[in-house]
Amino acid sequence: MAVASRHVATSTKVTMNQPQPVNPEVADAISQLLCHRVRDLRQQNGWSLDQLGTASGVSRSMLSQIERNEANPTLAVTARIAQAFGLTIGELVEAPRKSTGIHVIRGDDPAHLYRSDEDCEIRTLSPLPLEKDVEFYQLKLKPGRSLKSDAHFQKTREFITVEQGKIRITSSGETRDLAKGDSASYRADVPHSIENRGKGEALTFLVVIYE
Amino acid sequence: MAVASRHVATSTKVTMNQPQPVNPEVADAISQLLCHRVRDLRQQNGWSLDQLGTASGVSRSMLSQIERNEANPTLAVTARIAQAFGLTIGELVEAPRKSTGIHVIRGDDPAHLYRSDEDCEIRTLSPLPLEKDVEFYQLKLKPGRSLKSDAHFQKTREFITVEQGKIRITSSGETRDLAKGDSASYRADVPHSIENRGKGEALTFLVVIYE
DNA sequence: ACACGAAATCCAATATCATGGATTTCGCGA
DNA sequence: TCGCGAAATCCATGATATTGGATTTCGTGT
Repeated sequence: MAVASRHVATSTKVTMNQPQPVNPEVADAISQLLCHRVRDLRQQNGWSLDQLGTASGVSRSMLSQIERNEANPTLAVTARIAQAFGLTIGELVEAPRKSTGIHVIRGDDPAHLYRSDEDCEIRTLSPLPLEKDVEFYQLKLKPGRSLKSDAHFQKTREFITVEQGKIRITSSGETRDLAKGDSASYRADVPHSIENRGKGEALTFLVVIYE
Repeated sequence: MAVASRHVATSTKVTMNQPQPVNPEVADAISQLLCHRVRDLRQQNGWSLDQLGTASGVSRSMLSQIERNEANPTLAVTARIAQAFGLTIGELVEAPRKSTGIHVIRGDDPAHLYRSDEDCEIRTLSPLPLEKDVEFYQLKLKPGRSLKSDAHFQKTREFITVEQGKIRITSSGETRDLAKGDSASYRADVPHSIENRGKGEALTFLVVIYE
């Protein structure tokens, strides 16, 4: 289960025959972000360069150079700095996503009715456009119908909970039956499906997690 | 809204007065992982060192050294390699989390009844222990009651959907009312609350996302 | 077995990272 | 304003990253 844009985008990334030239500005942007990030984190914690240096095993001079964007650290140095802040390298070097206020989606908003056909009705419960790392859906399956999905990007997971009816989850050739109140988590980076095994409509809430 | 273990753990990371010495084995582990990762990805894509080198702007020699764990690349070089594979640095250098099979949580499993008191009932819908980046809950609020939460780790977000009743969301001093079928997303790295504004019990499903 | 082209590794040179000690700057109290 | 200690930056040096061309290895076809 995923929205088309995510699926298409990831297929493009993985299956191309030829590698595509990288955008040289990205590495520059990362350096620019890192210098501010290290300085901000250090100041938020109230640490001097000396303290951070002692903890991370990176010289004060190097830390100073990084904060002034005067040096490009190796991965090992970056890892030690990240660790001293209790972060992973990804958490240290990647741009934080901004979130502003409360974003409301009304139950009758037609823009969030992603799909409505003889099999099922899917409503998106998280904000559009769906280009984030976590997606939230309401899925209603008609009796005897199912929703089948191909494998998605590596490490994609799903959480599902059943609010009404009975369903069967299949993932990695494994199958489980769920009733009202039951939940499940499973891999979605392999073919998987959700099937209505009850007599009436099944109502579920589905969380798709891309890593 | 968060489970105590996550809250405590993140507070420890951010608010300590003194930085703690890093574990030197982490940087070694990253190098060890990176060399296999670059080789695997390159071979999966069917690219030669020359092709990857042309795309990434990193020399064949350097790529070869990285794959043999004979060099420790700078962040800029790492960024260019990651980008050529269509990944972020984090995605390239961090160990993928393994997910095995379908993990089922039954609706009547007492281990997942996180809280049940005069205010509300909370059930965890994602697997225990709750040390992952995304958590899923069912939250039932009694009439006139609310659930108040302190700010959590930076960049924490929440998605919520209302299956029954009326609620009011407050985050960043902002307030929104939701009815059945409505959803919302908002920051949880600031004080926030969920309040039942209807006459009967409110039933919601809540996704907590830690970045 | 040999020939050939592609792919990977070696090699030497240059550039840059990373360091520890020296020097300068900063912030605060008297 | 001055003095002082802490914090940040400068400096020279050694180590390592990074490169492009040369050489070796590999895989395949005849």
